[in-house]
Amino acid sequence: MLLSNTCIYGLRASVLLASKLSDDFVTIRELSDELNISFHFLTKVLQMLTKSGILKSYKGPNGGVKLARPASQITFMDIVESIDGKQIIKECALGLPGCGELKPCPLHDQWSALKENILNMMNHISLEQLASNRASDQFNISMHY
Amino acid sequence: MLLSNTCIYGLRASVLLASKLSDDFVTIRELSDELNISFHFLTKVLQMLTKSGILKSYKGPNGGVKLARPASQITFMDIVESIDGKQIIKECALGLPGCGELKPCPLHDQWSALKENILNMMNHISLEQLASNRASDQFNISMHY
DNA sequence: GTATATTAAGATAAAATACTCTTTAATATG
DNA sequence: CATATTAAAGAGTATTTTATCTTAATATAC
Ligand code: FES
Ligand code: FES
Repeated sequence: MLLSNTCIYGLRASVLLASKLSDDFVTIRELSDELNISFHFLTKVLQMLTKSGILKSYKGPNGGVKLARPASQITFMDIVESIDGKQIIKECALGLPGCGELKPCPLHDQWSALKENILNMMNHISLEQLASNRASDQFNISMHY
Repeated sequence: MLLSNTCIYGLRASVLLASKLSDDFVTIRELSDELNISFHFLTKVLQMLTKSGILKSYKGPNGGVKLARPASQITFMDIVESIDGKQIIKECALGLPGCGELKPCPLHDQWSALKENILNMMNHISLEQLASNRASDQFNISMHY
């Protein structure tokens, strides 16, 4: 599994937020219901995104969370980085320290090429694109089947 | 992190075994020393590989473990599968059930292309190749720097 | 100001993963 | 047969990840 559960929840919630039409705050309860994720846990996850400036939050009635920037300006990588950390994709496939810096491992050539592609994908795909994929109605984002 | 620690230990030990010249059994102690992995833990990991038929083991003096088949006939994927399970690379990037079967998630198109490449690499690279990379002496496999 | 809605924060619990220690079984050697 | 060597198996511990529960803080509406 490339991404942690926590990170996946953050991504799913962000895509869902990006696909909302209005600019109102959305309650975490609404997100957790729609995504079928525990409300309390999702709250924790979204707190991370709020702290890292990807989301804005507002307390009280009509409060909730919303994207802090336009969905076109938030990348998949932004979210992965702020939850799973920067090095998730920089690591050696065999878990050795400092991939590529000193002696690379026997898998380095093959793995770093693949990593480059993954990195590239994460850096270039935005929440807007993901949301519009979703909107094409053949795509799913919740666990409701 | 794509692979579990356990799986990484299994891979490192297997590459090391593949790079041994003689066909004698190698003690797990020797492997754990060379790889700088806890002996007891490595024992557990290699038990999995023995059970799944990738390694042969032998108890008693001059005992140890060795590859059950020629290194050219053991793929990276063989080891990943027997430790981390088959579905590690078949999963949806957003953790949804049945990637691609029913409704794919918004990331499916991009992710499944990358997955295909990872799968391909794992299926085609053999322990022999990894061991010969290692033997070229610019490559590392242990944590000793 | 009081009640209500909502996120934030903290404390705890459960589950999964990683690691260690001890005992048992198999084999070899003398 | 007695002893030493080695992997297998089992039990136990530690750490991390995932999840839940409770309380606090902040904002709105009346
Ligand atoms: S050193 Fe192992 S993948 Fe780079
Ligand atoms: S359904 Fe999500 S990656 Fe395939």
